[in-house]
Amino acid sequence: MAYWLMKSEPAEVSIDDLAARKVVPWFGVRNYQARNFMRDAMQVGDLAFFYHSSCAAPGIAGICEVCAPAHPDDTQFDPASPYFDPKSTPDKPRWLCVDVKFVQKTRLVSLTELRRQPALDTMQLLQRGSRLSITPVSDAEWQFITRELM
DNA sequence: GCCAACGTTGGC
DNA sequence: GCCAACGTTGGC
Repeated sequence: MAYWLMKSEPAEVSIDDLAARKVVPWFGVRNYQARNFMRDAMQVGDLAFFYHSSCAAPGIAGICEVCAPAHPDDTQFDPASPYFDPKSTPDKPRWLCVDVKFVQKTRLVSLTELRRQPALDTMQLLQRGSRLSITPVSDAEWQFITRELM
């Protein structure tokens, strides 16, 4: 079992949206590293911090669980979607997504608060220039955040 | 809106 | 395969 951090713009899918919908496909990832995490490393049952990005109050807003393995991301085939990829075809899909289900909403653990913790110095999210939308979280980082900051 | 950092594209 | 130009991310 592994831990992850997954960024979502709350204007698109917030933790409240996930709570209401219960399960959502993690559509819209258009970065190969993040895609490969979903395809090669994520397992059903893995837990992830649900992170609000590109918003007024960036930070961890809840916890979700991977509930379906990687499958083609439908939005790549939809010309009306901002995630449309004309170079991808249904028989050879380029972009994949896992499904995640709601586990719980937490208090908002802000990015500045995360940065303040020496215990989280090596967390991938907090590294200089880091902008991957899916990053691994170590056991120690997960335990620290859930026990000390939530 | 700015801009640093990083990723992708495409000509050569 | 190199690398300049361009695009994107995402915090501020």
